[in-house]
Amino acid sequence: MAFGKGCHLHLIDGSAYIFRAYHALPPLTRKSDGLPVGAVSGFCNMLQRYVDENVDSDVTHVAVIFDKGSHTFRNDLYDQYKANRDEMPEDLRPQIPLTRRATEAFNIACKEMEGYEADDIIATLACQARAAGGRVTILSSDKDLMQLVGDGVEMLDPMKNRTIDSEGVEEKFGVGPDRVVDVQALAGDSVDNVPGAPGIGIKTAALLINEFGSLEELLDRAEEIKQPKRRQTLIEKRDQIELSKKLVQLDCETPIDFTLDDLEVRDAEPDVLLGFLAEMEFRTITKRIADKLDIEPPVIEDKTPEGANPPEQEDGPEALPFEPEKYETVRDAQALQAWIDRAYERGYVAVDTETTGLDDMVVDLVGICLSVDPGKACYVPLAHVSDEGGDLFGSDAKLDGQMDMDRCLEMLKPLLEDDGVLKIFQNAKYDCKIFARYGVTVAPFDDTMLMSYALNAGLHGHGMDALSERYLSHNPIEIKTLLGTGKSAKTFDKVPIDEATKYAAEDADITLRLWQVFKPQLHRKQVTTVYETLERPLSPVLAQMERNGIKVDRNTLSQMSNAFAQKMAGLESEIHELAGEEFNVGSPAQVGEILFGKMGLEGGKRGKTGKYSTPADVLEDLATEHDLPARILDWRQLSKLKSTYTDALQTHINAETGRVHTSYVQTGANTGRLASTDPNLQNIPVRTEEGRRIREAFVAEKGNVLVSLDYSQIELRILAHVAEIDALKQAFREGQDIHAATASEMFGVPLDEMTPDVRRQAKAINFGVIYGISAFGLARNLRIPREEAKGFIDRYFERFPGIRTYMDDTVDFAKEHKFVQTLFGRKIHTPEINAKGPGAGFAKRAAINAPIQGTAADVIRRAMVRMPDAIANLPARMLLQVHDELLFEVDASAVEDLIGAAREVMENAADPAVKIDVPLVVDAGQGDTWAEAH
DNA sequence: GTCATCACG
DNA sequence: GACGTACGTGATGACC
Repeated sequence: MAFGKGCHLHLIDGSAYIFRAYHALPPLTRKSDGLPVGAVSGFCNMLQRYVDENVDSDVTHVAVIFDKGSHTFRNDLYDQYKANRDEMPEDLRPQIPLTRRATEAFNIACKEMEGYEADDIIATLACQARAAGGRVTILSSDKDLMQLVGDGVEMLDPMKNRTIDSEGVEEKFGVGPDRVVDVQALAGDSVDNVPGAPGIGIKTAALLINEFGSLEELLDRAEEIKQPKRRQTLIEKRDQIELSKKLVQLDCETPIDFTLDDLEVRDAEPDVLLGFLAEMEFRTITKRIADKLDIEPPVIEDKTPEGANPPEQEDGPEALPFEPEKYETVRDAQALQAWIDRAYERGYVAVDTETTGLDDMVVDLVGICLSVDPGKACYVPLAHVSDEGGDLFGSDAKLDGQMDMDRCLEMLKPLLEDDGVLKIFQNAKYDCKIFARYGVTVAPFDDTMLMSYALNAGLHGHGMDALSERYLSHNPIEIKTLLGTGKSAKTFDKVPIDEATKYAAEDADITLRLWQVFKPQLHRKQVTTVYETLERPLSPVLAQMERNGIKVDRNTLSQMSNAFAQKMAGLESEIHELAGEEFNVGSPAQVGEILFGKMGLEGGKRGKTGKYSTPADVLEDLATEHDLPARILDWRQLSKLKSTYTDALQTHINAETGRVHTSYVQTGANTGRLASTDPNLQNIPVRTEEGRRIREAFVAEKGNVLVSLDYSQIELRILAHVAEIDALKQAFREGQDIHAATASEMFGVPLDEMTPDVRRQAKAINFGVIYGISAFGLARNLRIPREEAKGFIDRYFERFPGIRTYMDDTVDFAKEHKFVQTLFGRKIHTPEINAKGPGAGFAKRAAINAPIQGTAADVIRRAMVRMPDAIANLPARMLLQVHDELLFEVDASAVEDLIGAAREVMENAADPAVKIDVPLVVDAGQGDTWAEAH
């Protein structure tokens, strides 16, 4: 068929595929001779997936396009073009020709041309296809190709499975596809080393192009630009900008020696394809394709040479396809026994529970999934009911074909509690809490979510969907396709059993496969200790704390709510009176309009949405002169306390326990801190007198006392240690007031003459240092001129020279390794550390802060892991953690014993792994309420 | 769903 | 040399 109207051409960016395959996979080698084939393996999987997904599509023509040669016409124009690219990795180079052969084996047209980039060939083909009246889809996410979009040409980001049309381009560049090159010419590109106009990024470039219509127009009329700096740049750098445009402009007239007709879609020749895959020794994918074609797979001999170390994996686990129809529904004891036997045989089993909701303190168990071998998994439905509403008798009746729940748990309990069988979960805390409520104490276990966190904190999220996509190249079935969304959403027990099996069993399958990916990496990346001492053992401790919950007095809260409501009503009328009109005080936009628009007060700044910004510090400044902003601040405080605390907390009181059970997210903060949700009990007010009263609603059970123990200045102590600041260390050893000591050292004021104000300034600087200080930040915090703040910082660095060294060293380390580490070996990745522009400052400060905040987080984690044993003999329970504080509930008779035991654990938590050169000091408090204990 | 705001360490 | 900045979180109401 000749290419023309009605045809649809797919152009695949082959080089991008290769790099993605290379980086996504561990370094696999061919078993018989050690040839590196990881990227080839991933590449074949991607092609296979592409073929599978497009079998029934309207695509008539397809080609994979590659780069060839390193010297192109762009290098003749500009010798620095792409000059900053890293050398190709040694183990990738030999795989390049193999990817060409792989493409041919799949019988897909494979095109490249010496001296031309793949992008130019793609541009040429796209132009030709468009001219012939056909449709074109470019499978790539490369922004350099976006100039081709429009008029029948679109892009498809294969990673995100997202189509990029003209609108998508405009979103990215702020201009339509026809002006993309103009924007690129101005903004330049640090990846390709295109110079562009210095100091102008995509945002500014789009602004200019939109104003002047085109790059040429802009350069001709550069004199009209208002900003002097910009004008000068555009006039002086005209040559460089014009050169940049030539570099980014794709060549639509590449002299190709083939025609569109040569790219017609062809079926693969089974012999050729399987022959190639067998030669590469890709067992899994060979078998899969053979199965699909219903022919006998070629035999791949195990040719491991004598004495050679067998590679960890000969083929990525992602090579095995996901086939939901193959998952088994277990409906009786005999079938379940077979799975249990298999788990004992293997010594491990991936487990997942399905429940009626998300709150593990409330929901009911609906089913259980198991997987022992990748690709194989089962679902044991236990409590599915009919989804038919209105049926007087049938609606709540358990569906047929399900095991009795007690019988099932009775069979599984020995397995789940067996020391010799490792249970593998994604987020074990959730499933273990469910099992605990049904009388099963799961142990031992591994948790893929925690493994991912130990390996990759800072790089990406650790939810199953994200991990599956990233490490298994598989998008799991979304739960909402089963449950629906919003008001019409149903619970999992209403999902038909056969549908539930496909979804639920897949989760166990994914969990097992992720475990196989992560397990060997823990050692390789040297985070086994972090995982085994700071992550895995903490999970059951948190589970117990969550189950304990804390007693919250509903009456106290509801009375406070009423009082707040009254005060707010009064303030509201007062505010409307002062403003001279009624408006929504809760709307920052309307508040801004009133204050800065109507009343014309000074200092109104507009945010990125164009509305006036009205944060508290701005209103506080205005409040010195005017009543209205002061009243608004009062109203806001009450509104916050009422909606977030006194109202919301009541809804979180568990009907069965009468207590509030937060949920800790162990992987929530990149630094190693915990996060608390539903409700967040780590941000209960304490700084203002009115807010602190909320803590009076947190009470001890009758006959008990709440005890709070918190680390004193732990982050500053850690800073003193890691940065080796002798003066600070000494002050801590002598038990001095550290902020006063800092002030004394900096300003030369003797301690006995210290004023509160000088101490306050020193305190702000101490905190600033932990946060990666900047003159701007300190100036804003202390409300002093930036010059003065800079003076403070300079003096601080002068007096404590170790700080500067620590900061510089930390940033250098981050730049080199793309991560920083805590004293206990936790890694926090800093992928943005080499970014340019404003992002650079953020990344730097985060890198400086992370080891300090993270080490403190590690210390309290170690204490928490040891705490259950240390207080096992006391009538006490650990309830909450608030970053540097642990809250306990203890029988009134054992308060002092508890304080002694818990303080001992906390103060020595770093031992014996790390010797911290400064004492860790723990303060204790007690009382009937959290307000008194803290 | 995103933004602005504000609660905590 | 300009630009925008204190670090880490979660919940809420307004608004689209």
